[in-house]
Amino acid sequence: MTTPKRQVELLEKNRPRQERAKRTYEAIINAAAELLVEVGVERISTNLIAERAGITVPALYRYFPNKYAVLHALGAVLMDRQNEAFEQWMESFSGGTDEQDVLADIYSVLKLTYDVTRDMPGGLEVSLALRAVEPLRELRITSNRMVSEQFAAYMANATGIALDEQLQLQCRLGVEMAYAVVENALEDSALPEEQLLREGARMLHAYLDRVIST
Amino acid sequence: MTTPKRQVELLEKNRPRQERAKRTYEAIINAAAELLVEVGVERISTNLIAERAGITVPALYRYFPNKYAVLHALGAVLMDRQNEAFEQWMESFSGGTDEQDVLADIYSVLKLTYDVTRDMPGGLEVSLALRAVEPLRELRITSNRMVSEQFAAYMANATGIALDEQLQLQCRLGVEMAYAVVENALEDSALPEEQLLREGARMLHAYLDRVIST
DNA sequence: TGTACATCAGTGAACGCGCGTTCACTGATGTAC
DNA sequence: TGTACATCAGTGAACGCGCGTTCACTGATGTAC
Repeated sequence: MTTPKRQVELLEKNRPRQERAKRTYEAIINAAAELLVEVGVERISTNLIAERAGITVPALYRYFPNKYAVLHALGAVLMDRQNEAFEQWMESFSGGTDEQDVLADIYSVLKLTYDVTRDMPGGLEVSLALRAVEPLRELRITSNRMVSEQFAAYMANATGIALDEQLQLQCRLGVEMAYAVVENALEDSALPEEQLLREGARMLHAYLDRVIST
Repeated sequence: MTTPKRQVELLEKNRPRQERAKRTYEAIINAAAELLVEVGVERISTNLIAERAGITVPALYRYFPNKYAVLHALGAVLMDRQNEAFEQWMESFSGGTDEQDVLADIYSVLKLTYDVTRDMPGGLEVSLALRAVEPLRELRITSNRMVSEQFAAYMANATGIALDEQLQLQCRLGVEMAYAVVENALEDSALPEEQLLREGARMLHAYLDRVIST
């Protein structure tokens, strides 16, 4: 009963080889990020992107087959940065049993992800587009799956809990909710973001406690 | 430093008065929901919607000034159903102090919201569009603000906690995360949705406990 | 109960515009000698 | 160290198409009498 999904080519065509080409490639990605903020995912087009990047349209087509591929590449940049931040965090995860330390650790990964997303041009808009645009969804889901598997493995190792499907699911939920908190803090600028992240950390911490003590 | 936002008219023009007109209006909303699933928010257009609804384009323009207004109306339908489900749930909220009862209650509101969203054509896609399409964002935020204020008032009343900004924020986070869990369960069909909702309920329950006991 | 007619609902045709995409081409880069 | 030239990078022009939007118009509805 799955809807027959429109197949969209997301693979990039020629990779940039020369210096000039790399600058062009970067300009395309940056232009796409800017336009995602300015005109939105419903209005962005290869024409607009090329114009903003200061190149002609066929130059864009040299590297990308269509606008989805551009957004895909842009999304990959964000995912990479977020994942890198997460991996860095996991390495330095205190692993201590002190309640306050764990809470602070969780807060810091939220804050880190928040900063990374906020500081990348169009970070929020890219995040949302990765959810709302079907051909891009897979990228996000795959990435989150990977991250949560890593996290589950770590948790199993650190606590001695069995690395079963339940733990996988719980860690996946934790990761998804972490991103949800971050997106939420960015979505409504009327909200006090620091406090929201702090409360988000409390929620995840409270959950983690239950997961461990079951 | 806020980006100068494109102003889009979202108000409907003529309201349908006659019977025939009401059917047309409904057909437009339904067509938009179908197309949101089939072609996505980046591809949907007034032309496509009119064609699918079995009317000509000017007939659509009789009721809506542009496609955002159609999506806005569609979004309002979803928000209304979700809010109604939530209000219904709050009335029957046991309010008991028994741990298991509260957990079951939280699960049931997640399940209720999940069902409502899944059963509405394009429910997930509408939810995501309300986040990703800037002119529609306000609808979602306003709705969630309202719901969480209601919830905060209820909580203050039921527990004796002061109805201050902190509680408001905590309830807001709770509501946002509840929707995030529901969307997550719908987003990745590979996930076991029942179990995910159950874990989501546990997370919210664990958080609620901490909020109350502080 | 019948019907005239004011109002409401929907159409057909037309518009200019930006979209995605491709082509044969020119110009730039960098390296082999 | 200089340069010829193969390859890479980007352009200008063109295309057909679907987009949003408006117009003067015809047809349908329902109610006042």
